[in-house]
Amino acid sequence: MPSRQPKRRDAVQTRAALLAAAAEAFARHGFKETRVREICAKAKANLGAVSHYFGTKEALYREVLVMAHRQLVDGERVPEISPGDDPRTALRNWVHFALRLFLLRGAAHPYAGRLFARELRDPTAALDELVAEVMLPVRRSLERVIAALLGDFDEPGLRGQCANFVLALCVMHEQGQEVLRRIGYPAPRTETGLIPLADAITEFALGGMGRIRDLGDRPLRS
Amino acid sequence: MPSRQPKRRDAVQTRAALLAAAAEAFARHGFKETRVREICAKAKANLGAVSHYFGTKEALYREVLVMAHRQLVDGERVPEISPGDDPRTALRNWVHFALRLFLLRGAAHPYAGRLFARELRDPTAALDELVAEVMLPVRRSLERVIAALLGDFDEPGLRGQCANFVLALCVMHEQGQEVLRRIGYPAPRTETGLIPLADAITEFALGGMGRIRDLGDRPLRS
DNA sequence: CAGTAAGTCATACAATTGTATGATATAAGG
DNA sequence: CCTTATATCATACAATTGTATGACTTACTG
Repeated sequence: MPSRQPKRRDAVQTRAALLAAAAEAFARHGFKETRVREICAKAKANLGAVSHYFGTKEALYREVLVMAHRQLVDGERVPEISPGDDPRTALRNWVHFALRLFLLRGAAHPYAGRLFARELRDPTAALDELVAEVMLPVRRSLERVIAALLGDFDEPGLRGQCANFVLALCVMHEQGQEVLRRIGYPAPRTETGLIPLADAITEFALGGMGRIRDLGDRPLRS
Repeated sequence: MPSRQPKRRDAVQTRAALLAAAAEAFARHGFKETRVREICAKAKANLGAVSHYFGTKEALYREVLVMAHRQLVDGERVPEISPGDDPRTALRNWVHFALRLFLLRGAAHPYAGRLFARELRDPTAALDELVAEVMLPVRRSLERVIAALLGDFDEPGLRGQCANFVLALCVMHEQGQEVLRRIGYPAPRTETGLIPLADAITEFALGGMGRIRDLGDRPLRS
């Protein structure tokens, strides 16, 4: 027999429901604009539940980010490039990974990408930790791909700038969704709809880095 | 003699002070996070002033956007390409214009770019009008440059997608400022600091569009 | 100089929202 | 069965914030 019968509704269950409801709400509206009352209602919990289980709204938010991070790291493998791989394919994989993270609700991490994107555009106190724990590692994997693409012209400053550019191309389709939709470029919401966009971004970025490489030692910053 | 002596402090002066203070505050914190009390304090006006002069906070916000729009259109010329111009130079001009708008405080329009960028990342009810009045015209001028660059391969869908990409490269340096600063890429804040970034973006974009053009009829979307 | 229109001010008010608390119900242990 | 721990609940409270108002002051007008 189980060592302990659950009560009418167990604490762990309520906690989990609160975390899930909070993740969705925070991803949708951001930290400030999310109401504790909304979270509790969605979780079918009492208003005092957040106080009881997490202390404050901010502590709950931090737990949500931790949960999202965990779901992401053991739910999906950040694409890595191995010696001998075609760097162009590796770039395509990375772009596809980033777009899927930002635009789709992965089964293992339904709101991780949206949460991180929101933190990126509207930072809270949790940003610093998030940068170190999540964003930098993912970025490093992109930088390794770029280093391979730049070849002999690889150099930390240039590599980082190219990484910024590639990231910009990916993240804009999350950040600018509302505007893009209004001018006729709705963000894809399905796995197959993602592919042409990922391909286009990849080719654009390949061309961009190719040109920067071709410009070679002719210094970019005059 | 003037038809009317100003009172202790004239109404138009108070109105203007409110508008200026509101523009700065809205650009810094966004609509929701800006407090009417903060605006009035900065403008050295009474708390009731917003009610009195504009009715509601939202009406004040709309007036701020209108003012920013006006300041922008008759304070700065959106770069246009003329037949015979080098499209690469035209692209560089456009990128430089966009970066200056987003990152610098123009004398004629101190907060226009920041306000529009904020509306872009965090839309309010005013977004639709703003898209039609400001964003679309500026975007059209970029599209004309891109059309020239794509040459025979120009086609509305492709042109629009390339415009999105170029815009992404420019706008990310406003949207992602906090994160970029933390990872060692602080946004330039001076006219001269802007130039290398504008050049890099331009070359990257030229390479990207060049490759897309070279891929030619080989369809991008498989 | 009296009267009037208007700008400014202190203040109030209702709504929203995060947080806290005391009571009640439920289940486990002896 | 009785005690104890705890999950849940209704409710309260203080702080914040947008909006509104009535009184006071100032300056123009006849």
